[in-house]
Amino acid sequence: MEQKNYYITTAIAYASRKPHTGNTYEIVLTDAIARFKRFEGQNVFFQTGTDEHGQKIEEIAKEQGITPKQSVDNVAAEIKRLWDLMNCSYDKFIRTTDGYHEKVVQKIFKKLYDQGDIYKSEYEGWYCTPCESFWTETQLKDGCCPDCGRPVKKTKEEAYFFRMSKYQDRLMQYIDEHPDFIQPESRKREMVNNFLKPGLQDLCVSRTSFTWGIPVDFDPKHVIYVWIDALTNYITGIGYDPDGSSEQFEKLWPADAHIIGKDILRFHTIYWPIMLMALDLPLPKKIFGHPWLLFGTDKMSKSKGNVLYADELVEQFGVDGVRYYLLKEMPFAQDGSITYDTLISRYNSDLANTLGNLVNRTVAMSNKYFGGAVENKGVCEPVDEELKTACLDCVQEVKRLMADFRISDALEAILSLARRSNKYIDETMPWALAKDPEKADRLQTVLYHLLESIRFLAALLSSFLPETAAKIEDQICCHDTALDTLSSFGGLKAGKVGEAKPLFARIDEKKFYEELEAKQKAAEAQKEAEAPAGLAPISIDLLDQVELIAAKIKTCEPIKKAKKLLKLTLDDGRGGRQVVSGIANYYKPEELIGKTVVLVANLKPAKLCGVESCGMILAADCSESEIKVLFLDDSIPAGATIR
RNA sequence: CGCGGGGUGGAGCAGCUCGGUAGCUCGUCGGGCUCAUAACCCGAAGGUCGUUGGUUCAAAUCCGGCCCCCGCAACCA
Repeated sequence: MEQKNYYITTAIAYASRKPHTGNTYEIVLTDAIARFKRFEGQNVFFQTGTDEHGQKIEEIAKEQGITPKQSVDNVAAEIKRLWDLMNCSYDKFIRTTDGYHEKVVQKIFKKLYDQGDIYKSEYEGWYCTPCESFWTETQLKDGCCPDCGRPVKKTKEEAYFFRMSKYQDRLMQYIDEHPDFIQPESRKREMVNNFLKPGLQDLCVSRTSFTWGIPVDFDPKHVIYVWIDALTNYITGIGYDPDGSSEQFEKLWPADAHIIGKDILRFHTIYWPIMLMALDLPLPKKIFGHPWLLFGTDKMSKSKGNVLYADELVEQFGVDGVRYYLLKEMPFAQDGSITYDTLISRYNSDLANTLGNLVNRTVAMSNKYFGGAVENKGVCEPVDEELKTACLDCVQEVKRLMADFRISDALEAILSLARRSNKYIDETMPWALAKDPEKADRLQTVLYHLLESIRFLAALLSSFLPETAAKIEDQICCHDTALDTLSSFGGLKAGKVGEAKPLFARIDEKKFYEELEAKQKAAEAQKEAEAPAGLAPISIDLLDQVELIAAKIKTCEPIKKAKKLLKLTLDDGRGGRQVVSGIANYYKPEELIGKTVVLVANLKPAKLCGVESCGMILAADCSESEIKVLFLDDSIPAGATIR
């Protein structure tokens, strides 16, 4: 029988810094799917990698005083290290700075240009110098940069464009005819309604404003912008070439699934398919936009710390502890969050208590009663049937759920089997059987059934918690855990089980937090030692350049469209002025009227959300979520100089 | 009216497409057991399914209004 190919990818991570949590979740999620497909007997090719070009990386390298290539080498190594730490079974790690990738990208660009899908034009727009961004007429706000509110100037930049609109109808039709193309379903509507229906604009696919990228070989002052550079990794990585692709490419393309974050769904469901259409290649079968994992919630107190990193967590919970949390606790189509509390709770109750303890007590009993040698004596009772059915049903259930990438539900199904097995121990009471020598065969049968159900558990868990699955297999001395050995109950061959070793040590919550606090204090202390608090000393002349005066708040009102801003009019003792302040979350307008405050009087005016602000009132950052305005004694007259 | 997501027992979620006993995990309380990692098993308490109208024999589920929360965007002069 010919093996079915299954090509799956993550998005490539931007190599500007240590990967954030979303990427870690993504790779683990994809790894679980890839492993499961292999488990089902498919010939899986799993690709991940890094996106290493762009202006931002150029800037970061400059700051660090190294070349962009050195910078991305560092970050790519760090990313790879983290992926390996998470035990991810990727087959290929592509970097967009790889020579073959760069070469093929150039060929693709040329091909699209030659066939008229890419054309050279001018990007006529409004340029904001500080932001280094172009804006179209309609994007401007009150004639100013929508990003920073500063004035813009009309500029022309030569650029290459991709004719998106040409393929728009074909894409619409494709999406209609392939309901599984964009997943989850809700995201499909978002894409179609927000981007496709209003009509696509041609996409700017080159830049001249930076140089760290793949040059357009027939027009070297242009660099190929992220779209064609990054998205094509999915085909260059497996050997696509406009002049003749590799055998591997013919075998693997179209990809079965691109697993990506919900934030880049637009690029993958619109730009990427259109590029493929232009290249006359079939489209990927599924684009899966996973939700975000939010590290920390507002419930997490500052003392417990609010930012968590994956590799740090591995130190505390082990690779499978972290993998389990990521896979189990993430809702299907909704952002999930993580806290130490939930992490500890899941770890203790699911991994240590339910699963770990089941294996431990079963293996311990096998050793205790039969010196580890347990075989099926065939002395069955009606309760046994339920356990058998539970095992066989669980396999089908997990297969069914995994077909839809319902990872969390699949793990829940597996945990349910572990709970059912624990229940079986209570139902059969092996310790009672052990007291009656005549029931030795029954006892042995019971333990055999338990070991067999544990074999099922190990097999089913192997895609999600590979390390743990291997440990379990070692303990029950059975490495016969392929999917097809799970078609019937009783496949476990007689043997001698190993020593009972706890799989997961329970975590003492109180102790955990004490250690955590100590660790954080140490880290803070170190940070302070390295970089003393505060800014470098300045001379008094600098202070003279800041004009501080007392001012009375005359009126105060919220600014529509802005959540954090209040518009204040002040009596500054010299005719009054208007100031915008980002304190709407901390003060009600009426609380402020009549108060005397400190005003920075000679600050350059600026526009915030389109509202003019002349100066700034002083406030103290009391904590991350609390700001207090400095109020003065009301007997101080408006306009009084402060020094 | 910027875009999007969500409000289900103390916590986190499922159920909503295709209306008809509100389900799961954790937590709490009570009981059981002792093989095991103070674990495991059983039972119980606890929910006006955000609010308000409507459709219907029947609404968590369909339709309308409203309130609240969270992302993005904007933005902390």
